[in-house]
Amino acid sequence: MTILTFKLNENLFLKDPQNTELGQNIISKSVEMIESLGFELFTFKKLAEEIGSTEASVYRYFENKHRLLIYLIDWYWTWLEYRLDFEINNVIDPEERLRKCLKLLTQDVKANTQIAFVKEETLQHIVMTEFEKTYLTKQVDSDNKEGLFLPYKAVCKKIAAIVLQINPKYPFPHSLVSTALLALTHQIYYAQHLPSLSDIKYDAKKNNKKLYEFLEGFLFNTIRK
Amino acid sequence: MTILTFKLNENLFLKDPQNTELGQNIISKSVEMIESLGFELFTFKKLAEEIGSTEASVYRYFENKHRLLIYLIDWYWTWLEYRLDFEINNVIDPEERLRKCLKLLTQDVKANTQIAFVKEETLQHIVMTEFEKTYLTKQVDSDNKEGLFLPYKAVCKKIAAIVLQINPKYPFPHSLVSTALLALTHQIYYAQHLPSLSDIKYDAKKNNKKLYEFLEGFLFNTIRK
DNA sequence: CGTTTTAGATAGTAATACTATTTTAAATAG
DNA sequence: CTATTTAAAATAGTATTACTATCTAAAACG
Repeated sequence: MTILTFKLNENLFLKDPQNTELGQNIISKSVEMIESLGFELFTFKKLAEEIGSTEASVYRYFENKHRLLIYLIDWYWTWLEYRLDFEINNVIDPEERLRKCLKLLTQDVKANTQIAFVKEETLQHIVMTEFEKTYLTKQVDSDNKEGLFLPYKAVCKKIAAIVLQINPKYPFPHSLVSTALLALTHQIYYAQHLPSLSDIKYDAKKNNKKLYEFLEGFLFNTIRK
Repeated sequence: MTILTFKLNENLFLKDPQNTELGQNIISKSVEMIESLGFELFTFKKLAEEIGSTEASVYRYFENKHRLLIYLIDWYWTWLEYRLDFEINNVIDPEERLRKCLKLLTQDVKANTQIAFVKEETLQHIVMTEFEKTYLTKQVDSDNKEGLFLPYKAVCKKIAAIVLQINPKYPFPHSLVSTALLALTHQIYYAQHLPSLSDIKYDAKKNNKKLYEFLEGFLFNTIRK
C-alpha cells in the first residue's frame, strides 16, 4: 500500500491543509459530510462542530466552501490521472490503451491505494453529484483563470490524445472525451435516482460492466467511423 | 405567432403563477434575474424588489427558489417536446426523424414562437447552466416521486424511441440520448468558458453547425454499429 | 349586505456566510 | 532561559438568506 499526496493549485487554499492536523481533519471530515449532507446543506459551522474546532479556524484554510469543494474534486482528478498513467504504462496499442482507461474509469474505487486522510470511495461519490457545481457558476471564468480546473482538463486531454492516436482525423476528440466523462458520472447517478434516463441498472456491486459496454460502444464506433 | 401556455405539474407551485399578474411577473423577472445573477445569488428578496412586491408574496407562489427553478426548466422541456412533435410530424423515415430532432436541438431559439411572459433565449441559457442543479440534490428521490422531472424524461423517451426505430437491437437508447442531451448543453458551455474541453469554437452567432456534426456523428455511428 | 375566503403586506426568526478582534501557543532572539 | 515576535486558533460579532406567523385589505359568495 502506497500513501499518496498531491500538490494542488495554491490558489485553492489560504493555508495548506496537508501540513497540519486541523487541516487534515478538515479534508477528511468534509468529504464525509459533503457526501452525507450534500454540498448545499454542508456548512463550515457544522464541519467545525464535528472536528471540535470553530468556523473561523476553517476559514483560515479555505476562503469558502466552494473552494474547498474544488480542492477535493481537483484531488480526485489528479489522483485519477496518476492512476491512468500507471494503468496504460507500457501499453503501446492505442486501442488497448483506451480500453484500459475505460476499465479504470468504470471500476469502483477500492481501498488499495490510499490518498492521505481521504476515503476514496466517498470522494468518488462526491465527484458524481457535486463535480458540475464546481464550474456551473458565475465565477467560472475567473476560477478558470486561476487554474482551478486544470486537473480535470488534464485527464480529458490525456484521453483525447489516445483517441487521436486511434484516428488522427477524428475532428472532435476533446468533445467526445468530455462527453464520455460526463456520461460516466451521470449514468451511474441516473441508474440510482432517475432510472428512466438510463438503460444501466443500478446494482450496489456491479453496474460497471454494462456501463463499460455502453461507453466502449459509443467511443469506438464514433472514433473509427 | 402563436402564444403558448403549458400546464405544469401542480406540485411545483403553491398557487399557479400563470393566473395572476404578480405570478406572471415572478416568472418573467426570475428568468432574467437567474440568467444575470446565476441561481446561487438569485434570491426571492431581490426578485421581489425588482417587481415591486415583497418576499412573502413570492413565497405564496413557490415554496422555495429550487421549485421555481424546476418550474422554469420544466417549462423549457415541455416546450421543447412540443416543438419536437411539430418538427417530426409527418416524417416517416426514422433516420430523418432523428436528424430533424438534432437540427432543432442544436438550433438557437428564435423569437418566433412565444411562451407567455418568458424570454425563450434567456430560458435556454438558464437550462444550459442550471439544469443539472435541479436534480443533483439530496431530495432528488422525493422530487422525482412528485413527478418534477417528467418533462425532461419525456423528451429523452421520445428521442430514444426514434433511436430504437433505427436499430431495434441497440441496447442503450436511453443512455445514449440522455448523454447526447447532456453533451448538447455542456459543449456550448465549454466552448464559452472551458474551451479546452471541447473542439467546438464559441461564436456568438453560429457554433451550431459543428455541434450538429459532432452529435450526428456520435449518435448515428453508435446506433448503426 | 354581511361574511367568508384569499391575495398580499408587515414584521419577525433561525441559520448561513463571513470578518474583525482578541487570546493562546509556538518560534526565535538576546 | 526569559522576552519578543509571529502565527494559529478562538471569541464575538454582522449582514444576508431563507423562511414563517400574523395581520390587513379586497374580492367572492350566500
